[in-house]
Amino acid sequence: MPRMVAERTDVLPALGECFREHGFEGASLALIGAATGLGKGSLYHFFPGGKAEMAAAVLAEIDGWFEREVFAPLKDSEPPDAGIAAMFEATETYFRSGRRVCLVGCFALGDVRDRFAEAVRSYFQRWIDALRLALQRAGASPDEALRRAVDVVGGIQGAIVLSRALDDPGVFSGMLARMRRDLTEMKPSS
Amino acid sequence: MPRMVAERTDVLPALGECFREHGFEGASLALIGAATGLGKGSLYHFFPGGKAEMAAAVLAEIDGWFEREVFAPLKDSEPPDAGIAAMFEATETYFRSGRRVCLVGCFALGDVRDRFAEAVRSYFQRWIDALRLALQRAGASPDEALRRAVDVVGGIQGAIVLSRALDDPGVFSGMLARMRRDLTEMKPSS
DNA sequence: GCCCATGTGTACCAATCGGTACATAGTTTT
DNA sequence: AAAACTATGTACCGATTGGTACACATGGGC
Repeated sequence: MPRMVAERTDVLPALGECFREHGFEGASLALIGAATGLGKGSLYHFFPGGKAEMAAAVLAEIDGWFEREVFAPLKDSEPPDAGIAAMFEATETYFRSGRRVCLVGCFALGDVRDRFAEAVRSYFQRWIDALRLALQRAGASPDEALRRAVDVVGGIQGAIVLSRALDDPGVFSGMLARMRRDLTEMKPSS
Repeated sequence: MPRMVAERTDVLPALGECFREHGFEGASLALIGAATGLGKGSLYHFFPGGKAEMAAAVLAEIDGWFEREVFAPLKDSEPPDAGIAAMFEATETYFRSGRRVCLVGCFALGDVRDRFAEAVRSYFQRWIDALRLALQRAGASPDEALRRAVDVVGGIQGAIVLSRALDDPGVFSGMLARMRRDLTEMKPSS
């Protein structure tokens, strides 16, 4: 039996997938152990705070990924349309055309929302802000940029719900493509 | 101690609220008992199939409510805009400006989706179909009506997620108002 | 009065829950 | 090589889980 030495960051992806599939309450330590390949000993060694700390660590990792791959490009890319395009592509890939659930969105719907309220709020607020800034840089007025940013960030969450409900990834991709088109057609029309 | 005789349909609202707040796995029999005021004896008398049957009954009640209050008006109201207006008003009220979660949408995100797949699929499919027909009757082309119906039904789900995440009912109401305006402005523009 | 349907509360069940304690094994450090 | 630290497996804990069994209480029909 080879000894498999792990690090905290190594297990975060499997941990996240487990929470995504089963939710916070549904992800029992047995399921988490099976998903990560780690026993309770290791789990509580890495996360002394138990499930709550595991979930917080996963949220932080997701947050960092989006900050790096989505929010920052939205704020910095020149021209701004490049950042917007990158956002839609990253989103399509990350959520696997709606087959993969948004853990932050799931937490927002459940009663765990209160426990991770700040992380959940910050994630969506910063996404909206980043997109809003990109749209303003692309020529939209401040309040039009805000409205469109809210609609798109919300629309992505709805696309996940709907495509999973209908069991049709095409619904997700279709909705995203339409939102993307609406955003890029913004300049000529407005 | 007065004897309180209940009926199966009487407990469905409280049952639904309990599932909404805690999810399927999170709603323990203890919580369900507290929410309904019923002991296990009564609960298993009304729902011999246990939690699964309770959830199925709640889904059926929700389905019936939407069929009656939303889908049917969408299909029958004359002019069609009246049905669409009724849909937005019923939705705003039912979801309490995003403070109340959509149980069907929640189930779609979790691993319970497979267990109630047909109920979940049918609910959203019929909502989309009803709205699509109303839009066609209002003059939209078949494929434009379908696209808009998908975007609106999905958008409502996203509005719930986002407004709960940001803890701001105004986000829900704002998104719905914008979708409604887009739909009613459809005729003059298109 | 009695009987039987329908509800209801309670005791109980095995299984699982999240979490703790601790001995041990492997790896670094000294 | 000894010591110290990190990682891991296992045994165990009380509490809670969904579910069952059953006694009993209430009601209407006769």
